[in-house]
Amino acid sequence: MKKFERYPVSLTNSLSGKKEVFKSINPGFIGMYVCGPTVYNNVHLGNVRTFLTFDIVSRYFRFLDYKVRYVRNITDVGHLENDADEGEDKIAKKARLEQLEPMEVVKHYTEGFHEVMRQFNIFPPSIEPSATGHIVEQIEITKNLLDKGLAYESNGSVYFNVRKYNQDHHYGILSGRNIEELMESGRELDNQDEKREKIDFALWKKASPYHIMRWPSPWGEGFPGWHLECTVMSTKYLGETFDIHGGGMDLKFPHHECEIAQGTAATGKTPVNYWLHSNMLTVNGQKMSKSLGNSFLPSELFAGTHSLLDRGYGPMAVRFFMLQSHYSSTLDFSNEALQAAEKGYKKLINAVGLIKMMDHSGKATTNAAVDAELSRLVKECYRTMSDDFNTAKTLAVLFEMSSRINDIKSGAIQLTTLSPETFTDFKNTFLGFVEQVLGLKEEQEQNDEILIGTIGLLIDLRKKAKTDKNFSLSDKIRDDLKKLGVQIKDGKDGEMTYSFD
RNA sequence: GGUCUCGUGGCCGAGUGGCUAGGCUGAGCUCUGCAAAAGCUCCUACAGCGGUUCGAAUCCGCUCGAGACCUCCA
Repeated sequence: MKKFERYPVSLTNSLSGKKEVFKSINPGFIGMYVCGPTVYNNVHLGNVRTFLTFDIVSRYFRFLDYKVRYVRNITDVGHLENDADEGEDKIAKKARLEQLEPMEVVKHYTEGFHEVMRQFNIFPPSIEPSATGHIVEQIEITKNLLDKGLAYESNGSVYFNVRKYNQDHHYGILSGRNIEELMESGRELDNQDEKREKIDFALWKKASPYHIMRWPSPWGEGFPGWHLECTVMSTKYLGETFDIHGGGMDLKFPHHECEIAQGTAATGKTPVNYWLHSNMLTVNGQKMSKSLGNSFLPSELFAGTHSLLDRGYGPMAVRFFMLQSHYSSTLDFSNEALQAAEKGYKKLINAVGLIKMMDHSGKATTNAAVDAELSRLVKECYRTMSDDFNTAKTLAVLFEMSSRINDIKSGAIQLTTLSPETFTDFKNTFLGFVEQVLGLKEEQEQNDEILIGTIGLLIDLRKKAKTDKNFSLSDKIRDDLKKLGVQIKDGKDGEMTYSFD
């Protein structure tokens, strides 16, 4: 029996607004698409939260023995700046401002994005396609929609006819909007607008003479519209109907709504079975966003250079911080919360170090109550994660487990009272959930032989000093090392361990 | 204005009809030469008002407050 059969996953499907039991199209396989970053600027912490959410999702599915194909795109063209720019896209605008080739901008920020993902221990997706690599497919789907009469050409641009689509389908199925209200609210059409209705959206945009990112098409030189790339790349790599589509809440409308419309119109099939949306990271209760000017760059966070921060925090502490809340809730970002998270993270990771050094001798006089309790905790990890990827609850269980690990270390629980099977299961589950599922690891792995040797030597000297009751020397070694960021921990029987702050 | 979400103890944050979330902070104790680490104990909350129910933080209604989307945004 596969793990995913034993611990079926429930998730909140934005399409129904309800928690549903997840069932993949092909048993044992999952296709997941997530809207990636627009690489015209540095990613900020809010962006990181979303990618972290889906990192957890893919990690957990894999942990449950699913084979996951995770596609996350790079948007390197196509998101329109605004209408005042006559449809100039973000990459092109940035390129002109910096006197760079568009692809130079793209390359630069893509590298930066990847670096940030590495720092947060967020796994790369299986496929990371880029919009510019799929221009041909985007033109094809536009032709397809024109042939079906669900799109129209206007002055070298092509728009999706929302009203027409809505005759046979439901535009607004995801965001709960109705088309009539959308027609009434919002911006008016101005007379030089090419759209027939203001809710229509661009599939292909004609390039103005100064627009530097452009491709030939049946409608003249231009570039693809806002939402098309995701439809094209998701269906190309995952099929016309696939399991999961993820992204930030703020993409729900119009982006994902348009994807559903385009995809459904083009293939006649429902593109996605489960939509997952992660909520926003907030600062003082307000959404962290570039346009509001309250965004934090990961580098500012690590270095502690942001004005709202007292000091820097490591990426793993931040990762832990984000995992303490559920992905569907907003999470408020503050100095105090970060400090608390850092301490909690250290406590947890300390237990990881401890249990790694523990082994069961194989001999046991089992205490049924203790044994059952540890088995319960093992199951609880799966149960909480399978309940809509509840990382907050899972962390609570892992903290209970770490208490038990400390009990074993202090002797409050004797390893011999546990059956070897229970202990092995407990150890593997604890380590598996902390490291593989939640992706938490020691902040910096110390592989420096000289450093480790030196600390070992100092510990030996301190032990000697203590045996000689030379406490001033033993305290000096401990305190001076502490100042350097090495924490000595005295155990029973004069044993000493250490950790890096 | 329209649509929607949320309001939990000193702080951060799960939960969602009856049973201790958890982390951080604070206080006390155990261990220790002293600390640190670890353990134990204590601090019992669900915006307000009304309703449903044997029973509600959890369901319903209203009020107040905060936020998101409706324009690019993870």
